Amino acid sequence: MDQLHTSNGQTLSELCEHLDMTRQAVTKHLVILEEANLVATVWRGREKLHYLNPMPLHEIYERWIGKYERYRLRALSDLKKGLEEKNHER
Amino acid sequence: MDQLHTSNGQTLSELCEHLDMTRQAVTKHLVILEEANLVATVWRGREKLHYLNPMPLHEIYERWIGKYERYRLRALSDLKKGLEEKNHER
DNA sequence: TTGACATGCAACCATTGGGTTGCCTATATT
DNA sequence: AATATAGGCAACCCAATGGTTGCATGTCAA
Repeated sequence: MDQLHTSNGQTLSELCEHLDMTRQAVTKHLVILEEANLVATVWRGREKLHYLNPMPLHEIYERWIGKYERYRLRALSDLKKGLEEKNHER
Repeated sequence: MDQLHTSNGQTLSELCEHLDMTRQAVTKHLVILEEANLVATVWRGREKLHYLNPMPLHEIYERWIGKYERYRLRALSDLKKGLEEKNHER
């Protein structure tokens, strides 16, 4: 993903040049990313172009970050409230 | 994490009650989460209380979401620009 | 002080993950 | 038509993951 992020629409062998694994290993990654809908592909002749699919990251965000991020903010405001109460006690 | 999210500060055995694995399995998860600084623990007598540490999720966000989220927004604005240009050609 | 409870530690096991090699097919190039 | 290039498919390998069981230790309660 990082590799595609620096230059989108790369071909399989192009990607391989910058990655320290076999072509097949890279293929495996790409297959998974395709299945996860994070990468879309287009055939151009014998070449397969790979594009980052920018949309579905939002779901990941919602599942893993948003929920806890909201919690984080709540924790902060709780802390603030706590400090304020302590303050008022004096 | 989800379990702690519903009720923070639970003890190991409390967590086990809601999770379908051995106590040791749960322990392993917790050890990893502690090492990753996602969970903080406090000993109270023979009990070990577990608290979600809300802070470091931001790093995960930056690494995995923020970067691509910005990309996502750029992709959208590129699309918009492309449409506008097509429009002007007419 | 003895027994029950909460947790830790270590060895073990099966499955998965991430990689490799070898061979095959389809498209370009000459 | 022959060869080189881009990619796919399948079998295999090893280490890491995610669980288990068994036993040891520390703390509370009677």
